[in-house]
Amino acid sequence: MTRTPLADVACSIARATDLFSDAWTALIMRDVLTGIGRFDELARDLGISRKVLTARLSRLVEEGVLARERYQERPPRERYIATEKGRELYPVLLALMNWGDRWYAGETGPPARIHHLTCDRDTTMVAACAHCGERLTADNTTQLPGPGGRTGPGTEVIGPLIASRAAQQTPDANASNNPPSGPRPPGR
Amino acid sequence: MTRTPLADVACSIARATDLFSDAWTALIMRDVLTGIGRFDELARDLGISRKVLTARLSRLVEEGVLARERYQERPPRERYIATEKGRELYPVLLALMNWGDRWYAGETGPPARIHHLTCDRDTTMVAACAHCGERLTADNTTQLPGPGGRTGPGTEVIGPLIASRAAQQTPDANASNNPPSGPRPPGR
DNA sequence: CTGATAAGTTCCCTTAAGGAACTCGATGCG
DNA sequence: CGCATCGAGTTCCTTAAGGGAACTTATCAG
Repeated sequence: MTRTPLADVACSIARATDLFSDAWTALIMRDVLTGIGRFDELARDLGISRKVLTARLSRLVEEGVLARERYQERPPRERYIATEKGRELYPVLLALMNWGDRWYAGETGPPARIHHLTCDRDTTMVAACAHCGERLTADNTTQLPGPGGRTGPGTEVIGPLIASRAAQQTPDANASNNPPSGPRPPGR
Repeated sequence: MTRTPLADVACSIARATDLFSDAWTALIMRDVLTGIGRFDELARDLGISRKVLTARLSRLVEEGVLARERYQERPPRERYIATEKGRELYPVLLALMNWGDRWYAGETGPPARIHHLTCDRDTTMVAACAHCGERLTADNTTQLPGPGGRTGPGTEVIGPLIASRAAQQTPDANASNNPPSGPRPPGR
């Protein structure tokens, strides 16, 4: 099938989906972050083909999203746990869950709820601005080129488009307000 | 290939990924929400097979995520625009983008940045608790069963697991704090 | 010794993704 | 008037990824 590789596209969504967009990958992460880490449990919970599960788990370990850990020596037993990189996928899952709850829960209501231990309430995720805390929506934000942007496969049209937006801003409007991002690990 | 259908699983992540987990679907939504709506533009920007693009767009229109709109009569020309349901996928894209920025941006930095028009700053998304505004992480939250929860394919193991957690809470700990969710549209 | 459990592998078959060419209606242009 | 062009798909062929089910290997319980 030679699926188009997306890891090299100059777009973080493309890079993230290249690994993550697989339906199984999302559900595997859901399970692992919820505490289901054994191969057989995952296979049984998801009803996934064992062959595909093997492939997904290998990929996730290669990418450093999961780690394979021996949790018992005799008999030797392994389990998969999320690394920091894996745990940071949680907002993606929360965002997906929220959307699914809102548009597909139907009459019976959502299948699960999230309990925030810190404030001891059932809650939902809000996409908040890291600066002002207000809600971020497609309407109150715009996309501008970043330092790693370029035009190429996957950004053939969108690259020039957002570049033209930047040109319409006052020249150094953003000279001194970089986005607050955590320490960035070395990319691959 | 008979891909396992995930729409019927009692899990909002499964339901959401069933539609959304396709890599192309995410990138199509990125483009449409950024203002790229024409068939040829999408095909060219993404480098996607036109056949697959047709299939994805049809699916997205069927699901009510996109709408096909005639933007010019003579000659007749159509374009795709996001519905409310589609615009609400934005947090999912932001979460994916964030994660991709953090783990795959490398030396050159992220390919794009998000400008928050309301506070006029470049920003990133934070997954915030709808109640207290604090950051939600895999570590400070727990999953509990919701009204629509059940054990079945896709939740064979995880269903009973989170149900057992609920049993360990004080009986009516959450009797009066339902999650704040917007008006829920009728499911399908 | 038999059976069960965990964690994968192997094999075959179907189907979806890629790629490239082709269609079809409506202009635009010389 | 005739030809090229553009937008928006459709068709055809090949390849490879997913599903299903059986098989393997290692370890322990009874």
